[in-house]
Amino acid sequence: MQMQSAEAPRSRFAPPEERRRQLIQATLQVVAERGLTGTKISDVTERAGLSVGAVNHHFKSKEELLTATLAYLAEELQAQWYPVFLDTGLSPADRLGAIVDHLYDPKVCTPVKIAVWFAFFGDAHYRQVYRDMVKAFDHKRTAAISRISAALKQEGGYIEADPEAIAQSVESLADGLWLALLLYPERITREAAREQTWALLAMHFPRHFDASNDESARAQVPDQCPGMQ
Amino acid sequence: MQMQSAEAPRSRFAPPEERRRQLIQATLQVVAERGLTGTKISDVTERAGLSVGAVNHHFKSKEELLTATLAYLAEELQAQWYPVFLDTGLSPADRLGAIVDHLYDPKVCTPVKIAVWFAFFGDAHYRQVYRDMVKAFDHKRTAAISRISAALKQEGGYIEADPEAIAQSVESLADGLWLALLLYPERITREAAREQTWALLAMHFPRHFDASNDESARAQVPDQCPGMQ
Amino acid sequence: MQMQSAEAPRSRFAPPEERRRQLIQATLQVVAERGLTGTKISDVTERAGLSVGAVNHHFKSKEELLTATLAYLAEELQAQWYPVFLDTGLSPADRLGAIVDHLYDPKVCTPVKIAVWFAFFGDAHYRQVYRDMVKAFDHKRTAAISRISAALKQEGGYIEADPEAIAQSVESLADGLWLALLLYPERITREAAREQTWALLAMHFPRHFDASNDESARAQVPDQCPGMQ
Amino acid sequence: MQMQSAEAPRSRFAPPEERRRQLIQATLQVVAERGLTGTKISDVTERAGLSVGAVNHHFKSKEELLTATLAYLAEELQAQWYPVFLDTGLSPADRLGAIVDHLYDPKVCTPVKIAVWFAFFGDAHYRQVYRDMVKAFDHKRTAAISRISAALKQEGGYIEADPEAIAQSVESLADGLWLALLLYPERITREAAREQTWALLAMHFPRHFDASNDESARAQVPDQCPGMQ
DNA sequence: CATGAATGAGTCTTCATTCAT
DNA sequence: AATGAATGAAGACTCATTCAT
Repeated sequence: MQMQSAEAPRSRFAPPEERRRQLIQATLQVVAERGLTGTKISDVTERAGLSVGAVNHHFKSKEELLTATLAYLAEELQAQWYPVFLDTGLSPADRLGAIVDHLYDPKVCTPVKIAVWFAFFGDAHYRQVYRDMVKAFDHKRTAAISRISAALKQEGGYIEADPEAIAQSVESLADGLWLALLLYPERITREAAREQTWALLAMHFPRHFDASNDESARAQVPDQCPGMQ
Repeated sequence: MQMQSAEAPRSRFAPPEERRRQLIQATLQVVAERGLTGTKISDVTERAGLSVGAVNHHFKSKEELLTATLAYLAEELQAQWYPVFLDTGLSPADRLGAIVDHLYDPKVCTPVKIAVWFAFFGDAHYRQVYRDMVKAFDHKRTAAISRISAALKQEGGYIEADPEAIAQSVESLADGLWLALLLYPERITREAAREQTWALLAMHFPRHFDASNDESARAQVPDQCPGMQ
Repeated sequence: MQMQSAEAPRSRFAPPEERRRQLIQATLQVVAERGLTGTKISDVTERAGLSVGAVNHHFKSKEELLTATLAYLAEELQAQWYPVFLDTGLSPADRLGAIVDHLYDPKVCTPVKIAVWFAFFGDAHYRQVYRDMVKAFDHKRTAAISRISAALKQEGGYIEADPEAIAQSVESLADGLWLALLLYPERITREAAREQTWALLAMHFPRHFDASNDESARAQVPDQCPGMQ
Repeated sequence: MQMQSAEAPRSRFAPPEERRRQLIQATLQVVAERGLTGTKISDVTERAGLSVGAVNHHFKSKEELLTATLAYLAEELQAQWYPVFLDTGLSPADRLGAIVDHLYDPKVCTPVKIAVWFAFFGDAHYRQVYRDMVKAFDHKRTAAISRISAALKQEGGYIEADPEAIAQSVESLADGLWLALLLYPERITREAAREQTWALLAMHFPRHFDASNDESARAQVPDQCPGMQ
């Protein structure tokens, strides 16, 4: 009411981007706990330490906040593996292994983020939003895996499987394991999920991936691979 | 006044179970279209050709209707594969193949039902309801697959993989493929998903499952299989 | 469904009056517990062991059931004291004492009935219904007490008080004590309330009513009472 | 669009207490007219010139609004007489007279407020709420009257009555007269009720209270009264 | 007469959005 | 830019009443 100017500069005037970030982070937490349905604007702003007006200030609506949150997740995930794919210094097998590893990176594969992903996938509306959103770089990841698979196959992959199908399998297995991490967190760990995905790679590309799955074995792609089975 | 869905002609005194069934069927449709959030009692009753009061008459609340719907799905799915598991006339490989096939049976693997499953899984509350619900038979399916895998392994399965992990992989791959059917229905068919799951079986148990995946290959299994348990 | 006729004659075909009585009794119980607001038709019929349809069968509506219940209470209460008032064999003082005693008769002065009375008095609508209902024999009781008071006064009552005011006081004190019995049942008993009312009579008519209030003192009144017109 | 009750001009940011007061005042009016049952949130907010959301904004629910209204009445009533009781400048008789007078003060003894009191007393739920609410100061008033009665009795009160019983009688008579004011407003006035209560005091304490009841007689009490406590 | 499934108008409550400060 | 009181549309739930059996 008075002497406001005499106060220390508060975070009250943080840059807009900072506020958006704050709100998205709070949204992730709340959606994970309460689901899309149960998430109220007031829950989010309370968690972010802001006023209810903040959401409509920095986003046009709740819908936009949620869409921005979904975009944040999608971009973060893509940022994880896309650089790897572009890294020409790596062998195809290394790239494939790295992409898979990134799916289980502690940064993106957290209980909260998995919960939010499935919250969006469980909602018909945001499923469509997601489809539209990834239309641009759409299937890049699948294409990347498929491309690499083709390369590896030439170098001696598993029998008949076609690269497309292999990419689909790897991704779907990963999706299914994320769901398992969400539904039964006490019965499977992130690391175990990663290993199961590597096992699939090992079956498809026994010459490039070691079936033992252990961390040290990553990208330890034996070129002397004698053939097994 | 209301368009009496294309159901059997309703009589004023249909048995209670019939009404519940009607409402659950309508709920499946509406939830698939609108999501859990977007599903209004009035949507459901309108679709079922009943009055809004009907839901609170036959279920105590919307929450109970949704829980009953989830239970319906869970029971229907279990009814698909559990008899197969108990069928001692089948070889272990036949059983495993049949269980996988049932996951893609046109009766349970429909766009609507998949959408509803993920609607529930995407909601923190119903995830817990689901956990409590399946606590009893909980891991029956996983255990069943695991048990059969062990039997097959003795008969000459894939190297290092342990039965538990195989079961987990098969199920998670199937879950992930269901999600793919939901997210990208134009890029994968139910049949393709089934074949990919069979391909995983074939990699784990090359002696029992033919990698070619075709229908005719089903149950192409050694008949010397002694019976397991 | 069959052989109904072969059954023993059930109360199913009880006379209408019996059903009405059953329902009114049940209403008293339920209203006392739940209040007018909280009383549902289904509560009443359940308590009466009848079906929900019964109310609309024997009463036109819930409103009518409640009005009938109020009428029942009013008639029952009047039936308590009116005969006494007409009993010419009693002295005025005896009559007055008897009327007061009847207000505390265990038949009418029960926790349930007091609760129901105040439920009706607390409701603007039923207050009016009550006024209309008693319009006929309206102030009979007050008039009776007033009349008797006048007679006693002639015989040597308390100083200035006019009979009307005395009647009003006695009745209001009784009403207030009923309320005390309702609000603070642990702090006052029916008998104590009766004695307090007698104490008021004793103050107004010391020659006719013994201040000691004990039961034996009832009607310990001058027998020279000439008859009071 | 709505007729802004004849209150002070509202500003968008009235202090919260002001809004609560507005709503409670409106509730008193509506409950008096329609009863507890018949009172709709929309009735109250309309009368207060506010939106329907206002109730749930300033009170958590209708239940809380009603409880706050009951608390308002209880506090207002207590505020009437408690200062008198504490006023050591007054003689015991003056205090007793003043307390009784305050029960009939035009501020608290209005048709609306009496109706609301009995609406609450007629409801089983709010009876309990009231009991819990007044548990703290609970019997202060009764105790106060009782205490004063004892003091007066020492100075020469009426025969046998014990102070407790006198206090109970005075209060119950007042309660009963309030009910009479509610049920038969055309047959008794607030002033007449006050006089009848004074008459009771005069019978119990003839030396301190004048039976003539007139206003001028108030506090016509021995000044030799030393002060008690 | 008796039943209780079915109905749907009536209310309470929630909560995204607005906007004066 | 930030706030949060106020709004009111939307929707779940209640329950008196109806009526086919």
